Amino acid sequence: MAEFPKAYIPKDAEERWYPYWENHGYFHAKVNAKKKPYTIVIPPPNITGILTMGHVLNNTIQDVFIRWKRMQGFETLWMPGTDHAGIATQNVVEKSLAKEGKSRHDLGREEFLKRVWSWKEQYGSTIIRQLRRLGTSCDWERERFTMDEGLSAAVQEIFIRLYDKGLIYRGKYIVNWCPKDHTALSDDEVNYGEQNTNLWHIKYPIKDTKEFAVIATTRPETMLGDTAVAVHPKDERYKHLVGKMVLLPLTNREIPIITDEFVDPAFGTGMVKVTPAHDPNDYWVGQRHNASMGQRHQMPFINILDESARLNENVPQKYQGMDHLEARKQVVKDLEELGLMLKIEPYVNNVGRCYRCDSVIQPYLSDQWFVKMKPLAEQALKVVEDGTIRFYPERWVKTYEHWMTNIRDWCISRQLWWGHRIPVWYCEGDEFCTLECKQPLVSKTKPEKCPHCNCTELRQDEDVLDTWFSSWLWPFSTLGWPHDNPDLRYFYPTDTLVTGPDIIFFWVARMIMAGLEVTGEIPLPDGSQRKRKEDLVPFKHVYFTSIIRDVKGRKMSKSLGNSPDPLDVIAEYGADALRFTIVYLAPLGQDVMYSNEKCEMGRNFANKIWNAGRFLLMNKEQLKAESAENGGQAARSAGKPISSGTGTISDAHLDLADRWILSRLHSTVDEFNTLLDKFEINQATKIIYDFMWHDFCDWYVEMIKGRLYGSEPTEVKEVVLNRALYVFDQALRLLHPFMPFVTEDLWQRLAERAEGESIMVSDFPAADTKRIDTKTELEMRFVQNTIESIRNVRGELSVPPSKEVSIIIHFADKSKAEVIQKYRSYFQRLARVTNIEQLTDGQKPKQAASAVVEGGEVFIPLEGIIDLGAERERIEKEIAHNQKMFDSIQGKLSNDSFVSKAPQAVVEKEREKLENFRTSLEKLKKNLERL
RNA sequence: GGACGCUUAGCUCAGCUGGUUCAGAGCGCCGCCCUUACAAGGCGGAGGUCGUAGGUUCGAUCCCUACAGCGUCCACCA
Repeated sequence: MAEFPKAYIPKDAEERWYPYWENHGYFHAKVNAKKKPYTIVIPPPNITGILTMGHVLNNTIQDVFIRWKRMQGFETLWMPGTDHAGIATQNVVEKSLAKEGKSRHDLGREEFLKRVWSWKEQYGSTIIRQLRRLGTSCDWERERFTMDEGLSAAVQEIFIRLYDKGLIYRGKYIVNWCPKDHTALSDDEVNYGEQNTNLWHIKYPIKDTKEFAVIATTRPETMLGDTAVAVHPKDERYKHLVGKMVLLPLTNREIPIITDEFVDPAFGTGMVKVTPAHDPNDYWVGQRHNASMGQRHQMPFINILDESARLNENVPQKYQGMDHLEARKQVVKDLEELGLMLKIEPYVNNVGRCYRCDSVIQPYLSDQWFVKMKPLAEQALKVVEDGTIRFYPERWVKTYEHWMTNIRDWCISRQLWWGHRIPVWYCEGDEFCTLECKQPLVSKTKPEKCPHCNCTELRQDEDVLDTWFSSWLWPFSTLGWPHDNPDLRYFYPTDTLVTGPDIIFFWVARMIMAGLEVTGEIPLPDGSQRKRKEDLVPFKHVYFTSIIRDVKGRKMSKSLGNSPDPLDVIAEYGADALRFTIVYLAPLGQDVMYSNEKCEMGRNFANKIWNAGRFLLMNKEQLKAESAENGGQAARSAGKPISSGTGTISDAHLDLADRWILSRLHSTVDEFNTLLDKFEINQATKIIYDFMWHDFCDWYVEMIKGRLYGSEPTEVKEVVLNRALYVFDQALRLLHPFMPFVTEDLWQRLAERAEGESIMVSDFPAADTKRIDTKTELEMRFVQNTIESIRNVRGELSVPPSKEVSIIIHFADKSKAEVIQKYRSYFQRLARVTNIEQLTDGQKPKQAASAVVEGGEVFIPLEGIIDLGAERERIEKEIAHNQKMFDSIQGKLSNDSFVSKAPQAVVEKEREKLENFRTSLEKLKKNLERL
């Protein structure tokens, strides 16, 4: 026999089979009109990323679906790739530049981008290499990158189309501005933290009255940009002031008192200064105000800061050029001198800081590009609500709905260098230009001249697009969109998206919008037009994975350093163990507390399977040798490889154990497929685990040992063994999507395999419901229970395994006694019972331990060894338990309303149970007495 | 502040749309075993009034309400 160590060595299988699969092209998908496609696109990991436990879970789940469907005969495409991750990547490169004492500005844009690209070439596929170690069956030949040529073309294409449709526009927007880096930050790039500061209460004189409007602020200097004072519309205290003008101190401006719902009357004085250019709330107040007021009452947005947060020309001369903190001191001082500072109280507030340089970010009004989301969101909302796209777990639909109905426009420009440059050009004007031409020109390439004024001095927009602006096209841009091609027609839409719920808005929602927006133009494989919603949506099912936490319940993150390196885990436990364990631990929609030791479960399981295979193959060798001695036919049948198709097996010499294991196999297969269809994938791991370990190893294998080691003819043994091999083969296939390596390794050993054969392209088991046999399962259950009862007696009375016993059985139902007699060999092997006698009515065994089982009793004469005290204790325990059940059922049955209102069948069942407990109790009590 | 989720054995968690696989698994623990696949194993055992208080129902771990604790997301902190 080939080398077959006692313990499974994951590394050997992993290094052997991954290249084998890849070299045979099993990961590669091709258009195949005879098969149905099944597609998953990977959520592209950042090129800066390294593999985390989150990735392990996410990609294992995808691989499970992909391998399952592939074996079921689908043409299966798992599209891999990576994301350019604008800011993250730019950061990494900037940091390495900083070590050389340089900034990106020292290099200039072009040179800097060269550096980023070369960084990407060198390190950008780290995570992809790591992913392969997990055993993922991605179609690597198709690997894409969000900034490769095709995807960049797709980005430009959609930008231009949406611009032409009026869905992309340029506008002013409050952004999180880092005054040091001179860039806008997205909300998730801002770190919030508490800071001790003051709350300054300032009095604004109200024109034509003696009153003051008292406002409180944490940033007094921004008052120079105030354009209103706001109160809540229902605030009775200030009703009489609404519409009046306030004299803004330190400036010569008059600003109105207006109303807005957002003001909290309970905070401070209930009056708030409005600085629309320097506060997000105030920005929206200003927007709302201007939208509801006529032209004459438009509120200006006065920007008082420059890019470095210094005060600009829109403030009185004396403050110009000051840093905003310096200006704050000055403003406070000046107000105090004017007697307008009512009070200053200490205050703790949250300030946002740049996640890179930790500078306090400034809300800042700037020119940005936007996508108008409302029109896109409408359809995207509908397809989720009507079930064209289903979420698992479903509850995320609510979150999705909430966001989609309150959606704001998407700011897509980023002040970065690394990313897709915005395909917009501005006319700079030249010495001959007479027009004030500022029209943006949207074009994939630099236009020769401005169509409005004919100037040739054109400058491209400096900004790049948000990283998500390429991600939202991922399900079809990776297939070649906007160019029509057979792959796109065939593999789009994809089937399942597996991702985290944290990016439901950033990514999932936007992919749905983009898919609905553009994929109608892709013909179906037969050339007809794509019209139905289900052909336009980018995926049909979205599986939201669990969040992986550490043992303290903290989210695993790079910054906490609490995420184990999956490669270390793979080295220690094996890829299969990691895959199986993490999926086993992750029920749909629940978080997972993960620690490495938990992988022992997966490792032990892999080892268990390994040894089951080892057992079968050792016997196969043994039988081969045996039949070689005998010569003749037996040799041929034993040497015959078991079927590698769905297979049929001999029904000769079918025993209880055989019928039972086949029944269990088929119901497991049936349940397995149902569970995966419902995305209850951790349930699926549980049933395959139980089948393999408990049904197959603990019972079935133990039960066939009697026949394999017994005196039966070699050919009978061969039939028995071949059947066991068949069941094992089927179980390996079931398990293969979860544990690809150990299952492949064993499957290859089970029979002579031709070059290129693989479990990963073998047929997935199909449930044959005719094999599911409840009668057999009941009979087996009776045998198992009886064996367990005997074991229980032996265990409780500390009868060592080496000690064989005889039993005396007593059954009212003769057929039960017959079953035990018939399968005495099982009792011999599994309960160490040598002799079985029947007790005739009226007889009483002496000095025997006893067990009450379904329909009768089993006595174990233990003269000499029996510890009466222990046995009495054991029976008393049994009695107590039975009595408890008996009482509770009797209570139920003596309740009239239960008997009259509960369904008849339920009542009947309870009565039956009551009788069973009654007879058990009688027997137990009698046996106790006898002692 | 809004939305959602969680609370079951010492630990980590299952339990799919109310009544036999309803009280489960793995780890840990206790006892007996190196029985010729596996000590990464086998057999047996102990451990829980299923967060608290009400309600619906003949019947609640499961459905409803409130509360407590934990957590996630969103908004906000003038």
